[in-house]
Amino acid sequence: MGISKTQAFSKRQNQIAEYAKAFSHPARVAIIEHLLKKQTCICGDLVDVLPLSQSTVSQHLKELKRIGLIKGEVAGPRMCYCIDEKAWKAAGKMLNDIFALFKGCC
Amino acid sequence: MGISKTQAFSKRQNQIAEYAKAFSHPARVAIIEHLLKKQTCICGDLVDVLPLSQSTVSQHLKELKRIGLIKGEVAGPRMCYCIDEKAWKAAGKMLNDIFALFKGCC
DNA sequence: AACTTTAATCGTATAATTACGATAATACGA
DNA sequence: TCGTATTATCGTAATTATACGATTAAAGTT
Repeated sequence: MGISKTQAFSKRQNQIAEYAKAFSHPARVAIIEHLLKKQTCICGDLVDVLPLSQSTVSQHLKELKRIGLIKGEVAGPRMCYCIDEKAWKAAGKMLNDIFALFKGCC
Repeated sequence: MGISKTQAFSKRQNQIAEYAKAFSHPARVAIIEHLLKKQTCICGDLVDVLPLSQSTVSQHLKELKRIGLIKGEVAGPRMCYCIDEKAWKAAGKMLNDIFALFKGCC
């Protein structure tokens, strides 16, 4: 999408942007919501639930894993995904802190 | 970025994704943080603070306005931007609700 | 009226995102 | 061992995102 001048911004600002990116696509929101509800699930479960192909679901999972919000562990031929507690809480705190800063407008 | 099957997801999921998109670029995080700190500012202030050109800053402002998180009103030749309280609180609640759903992992 | 200031928009180049089918890789079961 | 199930990866097409310079538009100033 054209070069993004990430190095010109603070680590914190980039980290917030990364976490926000996890939620910036409805499919990833759906994946996260499913994980929240079921605690854990495999890729195939998501393929059944989402209106997307298996490869596309796998791609979204890869992105969420890259961001760090979820983690996956092998379970035979399956892949068991779940939310990464530490990153989840860090993301929640970062975003919550921002929203708490609002002190009225003009 | 390739067609996004937004119509296949719920209104709520799409709304969350939209709000998250506002924070998904460090420049927009910086703009929001500046608005939170200064309450209100004009485009030129942001151009001074951010390591981006005027046209790029304007483009990010347009995106934030499209999402609804900020609003701008004309003040002579200037444009006075500030956070939209209603949308801000709605976004905060939506994201906070998600983060509160976490009940442990595998 | 001409000039300055300010910000939006246009045009464009580059790069990332989204999506899918096809294929490869892995582990388990028969 | 051979097949099945499951998921990751590859290759590719279409679309969106990011960034900038140049131009336009609008309002105020001299």
